Amino acid sequence: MSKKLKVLFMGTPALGATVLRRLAADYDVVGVVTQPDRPAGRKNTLTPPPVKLTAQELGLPVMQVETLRPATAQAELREFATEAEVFVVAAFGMILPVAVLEMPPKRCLNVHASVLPAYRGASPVAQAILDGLDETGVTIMLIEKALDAGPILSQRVVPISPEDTQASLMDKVAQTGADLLIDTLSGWLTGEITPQVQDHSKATYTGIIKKEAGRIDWNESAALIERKSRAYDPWPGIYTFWNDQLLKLGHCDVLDSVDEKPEAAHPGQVSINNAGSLERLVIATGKGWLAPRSLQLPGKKMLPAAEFLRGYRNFVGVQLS
RNA sequence: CGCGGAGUGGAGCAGUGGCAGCUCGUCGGGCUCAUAACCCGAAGGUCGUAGGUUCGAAUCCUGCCUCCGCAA
Repeated sequence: MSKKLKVLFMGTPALGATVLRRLAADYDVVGVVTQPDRPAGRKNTLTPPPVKLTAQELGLPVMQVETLRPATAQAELREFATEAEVFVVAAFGMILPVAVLEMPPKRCLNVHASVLPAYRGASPVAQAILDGLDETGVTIMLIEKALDAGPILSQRVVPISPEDTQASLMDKVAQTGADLLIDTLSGWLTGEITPQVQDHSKATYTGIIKKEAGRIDWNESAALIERKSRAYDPWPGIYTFWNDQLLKLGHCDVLDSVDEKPEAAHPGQVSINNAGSLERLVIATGKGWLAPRSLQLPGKKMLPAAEFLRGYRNFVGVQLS
């Protein structure tokens, strides 16, 4: 390969960083656009997004923007991306104005973490886990004005294991997406790949996850709460309240057969299950029993259920809300 | 200076000025067809760290280290 294609990359979180790393190995990344450093962490220290860190590690020029809407920002981008023939976008976190979409001769490609047209939007990976799917995937497509609605260049399926969390699945999707991007890019540039228009009638959408989504409703089924525990890991996590105190739950198991009669407990009531000779902390739900593997109170560490019980022996029998 | 919690035997917690405790685990013994159950006994802690106050500090004050919740 005598002449490498010049690419501009746009992205922000870990998924973007993975794709960028892979992209930079095979192509000439002339620049990286990402969001500004944000106050984060315990002391609100200014923290660079993962993509920026990766770009710096690779020695690539970085441009950080809050928004691309103003003409000044677009002018700056045009300057920054002057040599780029194609833009690759992966989890950038903002919608690109049409003026930006028209900049690169070979258009803007997007790496999206679902098999489009299903799960357009901000949280496809979490939603796939929430819905209990056994597989999801990744799509490379052209960006058009409408959200995640551009013509598809290629897709690849990613299996979901029963233990997958948002974090672990995101990682798999990122790896697959990065590989697929590389496999797709050359075909797109040579014209071997013809974009396929999406069947918009089958589109479904996912929204931005809010903190409140992690609040446990004990009237829901244990199966759904368990899926939430994985879909919302690492953020926002699932939580409930014990005496007005925030109580986080770690990964959970669903117990179908429990000694104790379900009618003996209200949803949200804590109990101990001795079935199977192993003592197990269980919580009643609207349907079935939820057995958290670990729990955490504010200021404390996440503790395995057994250790949690040692310290808080009055926990059994309480009503969570 | 964004707000706040916590560091106590191997684990988790209680103890807020006067003998360092609880549950679990560990070790030894007993009971038992048997056991992660039960009974008896034992070991194991300079109370994160450096100073200060006090007749006396795990406990009050100050600095530092580490861990964590909220917010973002």
